[in-house]
Amino acid sequence: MACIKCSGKGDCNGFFLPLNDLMGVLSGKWKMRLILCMANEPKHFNEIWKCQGISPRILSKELKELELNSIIVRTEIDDNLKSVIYSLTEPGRELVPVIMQLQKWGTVHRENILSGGQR
Amino acid sequence: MACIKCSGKGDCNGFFLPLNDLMGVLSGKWKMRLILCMANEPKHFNEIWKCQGISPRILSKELKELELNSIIVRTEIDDNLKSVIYSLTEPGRELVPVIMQLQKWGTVHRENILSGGQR
DNA sequence: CGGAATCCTTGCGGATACTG
DNA sequence: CAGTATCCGCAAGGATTCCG
Repeated sequence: MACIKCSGKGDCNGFFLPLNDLMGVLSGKWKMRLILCMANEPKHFNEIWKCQGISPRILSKELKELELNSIIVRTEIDDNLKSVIYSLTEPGRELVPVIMQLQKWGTVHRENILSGGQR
Repeated sequence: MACIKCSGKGDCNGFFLPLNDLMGVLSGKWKMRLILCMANEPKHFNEIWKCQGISPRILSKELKELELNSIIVRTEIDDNLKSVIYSLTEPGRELVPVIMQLQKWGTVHRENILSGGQR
């Protein structure tokens, strides 16, 4: 609990490093959505794409980043017609309940809260 | 559980709206850190500033946004010398355990995972 | 179907200096 | 101490077109 109690020597950075990492993994506008989207079942590229209103370039990029960080796995289904499936890894699956808690926070607080806010 | 099961009509957006809201609240590089930083006790502007390596302009902006969304409260302490204290609201406090779970995920998975990644 | 290539914009985040 | 004022660069995100 380093920095939570720190009164400011400027060196509580180590405490936040894991959080930084996590934020790197979940960076961008779509990653959490994508993870939730695959929570129950693997999905095809096109399935995700149609569902989310995301441009193919971005979707491709985000998926690749998630794959690099071992959150998802890309599997080519080889039956003449080109087909790819994305599914969560174990670390990815562990992220699901947390993200759903965040989402739940949104459902509980947002209407009351944003009333005084932007967007 | 709309979109988790959706196979792509393009209309699972409503399901993600609370998550969007949450992401708005926590947007930016520093908000989660700031929330954790105030988790145990209220903090002065300068306390946070010295501790985090953030520029005063950004810190001011982020704090203002958090305040707008009722995550924190700004209190002026009026005793001749100018002093301000930031503390979490109830909705803000509810965010703490979730953020700490995210951080925990980071501590558990990051070393093994980023080894194949960037940054 | 599952992307890659190209181009373009905006706004976020940072550095620095100044102020009541 | 607790901020504002300016200025700036870069990269994230998007639109669109093309490809095997």
